[in-house]
Amino acid sequence: MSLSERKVKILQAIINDYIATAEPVGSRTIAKKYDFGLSSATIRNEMSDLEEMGFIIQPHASSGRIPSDLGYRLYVDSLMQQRDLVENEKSFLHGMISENVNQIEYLMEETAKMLSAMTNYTTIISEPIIKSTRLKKIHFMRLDEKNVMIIIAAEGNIVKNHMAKMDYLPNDDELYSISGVVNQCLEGQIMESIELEAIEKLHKNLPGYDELITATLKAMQKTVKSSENLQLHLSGAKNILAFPEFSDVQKAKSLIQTLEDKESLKNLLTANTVDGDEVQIYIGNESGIEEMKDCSIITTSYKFADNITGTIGILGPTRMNYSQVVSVLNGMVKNIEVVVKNLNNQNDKEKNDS
Amino acid sequence: MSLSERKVKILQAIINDYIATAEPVGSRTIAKKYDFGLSSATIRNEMSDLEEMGFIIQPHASSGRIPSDLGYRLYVDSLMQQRDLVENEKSFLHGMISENVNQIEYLMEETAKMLSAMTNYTTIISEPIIKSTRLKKIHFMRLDEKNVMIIIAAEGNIVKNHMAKMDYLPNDDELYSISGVVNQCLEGQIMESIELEAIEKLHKNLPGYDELITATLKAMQKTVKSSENLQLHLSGAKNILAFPEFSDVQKAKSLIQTLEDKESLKNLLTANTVDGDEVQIYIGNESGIEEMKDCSIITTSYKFADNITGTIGILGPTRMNYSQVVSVLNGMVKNIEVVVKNLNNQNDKEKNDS
DNA sequence: AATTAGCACTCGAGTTAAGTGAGTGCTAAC
DNA sequence: GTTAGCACTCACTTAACTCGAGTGCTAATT
Repeated sequence: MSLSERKVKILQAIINDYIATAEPVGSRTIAKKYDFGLSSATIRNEMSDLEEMGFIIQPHASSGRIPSDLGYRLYVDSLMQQRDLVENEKSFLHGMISENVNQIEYLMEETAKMLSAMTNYTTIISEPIIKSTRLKKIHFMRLDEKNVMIIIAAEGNIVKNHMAKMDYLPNDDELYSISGVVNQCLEGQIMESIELEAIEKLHKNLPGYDELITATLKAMQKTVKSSENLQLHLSGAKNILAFPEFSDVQKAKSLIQTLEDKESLKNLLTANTVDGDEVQIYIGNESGIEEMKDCSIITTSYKFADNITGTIGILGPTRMNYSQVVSVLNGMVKNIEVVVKNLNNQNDKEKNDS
Repeated sequence: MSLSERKVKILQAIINDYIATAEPVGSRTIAKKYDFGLSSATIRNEMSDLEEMGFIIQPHASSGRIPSDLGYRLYVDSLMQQRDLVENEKSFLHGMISENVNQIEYLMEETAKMLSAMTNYTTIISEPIIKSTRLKKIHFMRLDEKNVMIIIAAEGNIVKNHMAKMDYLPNDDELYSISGVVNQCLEGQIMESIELEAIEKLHKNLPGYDELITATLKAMQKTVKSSENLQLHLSGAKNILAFPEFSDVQKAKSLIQTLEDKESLKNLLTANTVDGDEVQIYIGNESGIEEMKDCSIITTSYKFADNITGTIGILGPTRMNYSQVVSVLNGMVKNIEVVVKNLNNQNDKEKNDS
């Protein structure tokens, strides 16, 4: 059986209607609402075919049809038309740029909130992962006789602190000159794989400071590790509960549990980053997470700097408004890049303000 | 009508039973389960009195009674017996110390998870608030021609970073000597209220660096501000949904919403810190949050260092196991203090390990 | 005077049965 | 190939009914 143009149109009508109403849609509804010039009986026959082909499903014998995962898949792959941002959304997004978000966590938190507000779905953002990025600078800050804070700046101006305890800690001036040597030896090294040569050089140039050197190398590793152990920002969990598909308490509970658990979400989000900057759509079971079989998640990655990227995901019921989410998501990614640029080069703007 | 000893015993029995079963408890149940040597009719009379006094409530005319907020209040204030940690809980808590949690956020996250696991309720932890604490040390880390990271260490070895953009930025060596002057002028100043005198001294000793000085002072303020804008760690939201009192979707949804909103929770948690280190219990409506009228929350504050404290809250249904939570919470607070001590003075231990 | 047994009564929860209506599949006619 | 017509299905709603846990009251008992 071939997928005639008429069938495709009917399928699209079914999906549109179901996205809007969340009710199984029947042949009569289609015949009346959409102007195909066909009777309900004909539509019925076509729907029967579409069901046989697996694009739609009948929840029970005497009800209308709902799209299957496969139906949605066809929809997002070839039926869905690109949709521009409406004025409302544009101004929403624009409003964000002006706010001075000067810490990554805040930026993430705000972005998540904004996306939930715009889409009415649930937003999940992973903080940027540092990968194969190079060391820019190290400082040592002496806190007391034993404790030193090792401050590590990576490319992209990502800065992380690590506390370390030493048996013996040099004074401030000495630490400063040590940091000079360390920087000279390690600058430009890839964080997670420091060349042996560099380490040897370090030991040679700083005899007697083995303890500090070890702590420093460990801190560099931890910087990468801790970003792998990535933080998720969740926002708008309540939104998804508002959809009728989750009025069943049991379902709602297990979904909340899955969201809270974070482990499986992480995998899903990080799977994306490999595939470049395209939007990824996981429909229903495609996510591979049992509890999310009635949900779809649309993900995309954003770039903070070279080798420093994170992922944004928007989670909704399978009948979510794919085209809206895709366009909002694309808009937001552009937006983040603008904000980051501003963050690193803000003085032009500040001059104009004053 | 006076609260005879017998009435108190019956009330206690009602509360115990209701905590265990979540079902309204009737006179016959009490007569059979507890050995008062009284018939159900007598208990019935007493229960009628207790209801009149406001300690118990009849959800509907022909059902058993459930404790009112007032009943729980009496219970926690005078009936509840202190309960020691059981072996299980002790080992649970002890397991935490050995894990090397070397960042505040992780410690909070882990603590929250652990408390949820131990109690089966929902845990809310606020990160420590820095208040009236003094500056310990400032570093400047030059990132490029325009960007500098201002690194601020407060007492208690809390360290925060702030990025700033300058029109002109001195080189590393110059920045180092500037930081020496800044430290000399500002060390020991209370973060949120720097003496004018100190600021003047700063300007006098560092002529021509007004831009950097302004940025530094701003960063100090932000350090305090950002901790006021406190982060909440939530864990075990799913737990509370598991209780039958939240099998109503509507209730569950609005509670999740309240938890996610965080604003009202913040107020509740911070209200506590004023009252010293006692455990606070808010029963039902006492929290002042409409959506939490069927919940109780038990809070206590923990100490990170002088003037650096945070709050832990455990949220459950009003019929939660108050005595368990109180003892677990107390144990955990002690535990955190041990971990923090270890964190600041760990080398003894590490020596033993190696 | 306090306690208890007995009994009528209440009311939520669960069960059953009938009715409703949206929707289908099939067949015969167009 | 399309459509009208019709029997059939099945979730959902409503109402009536039953069940039982629990109460409140009264009269008898201790």
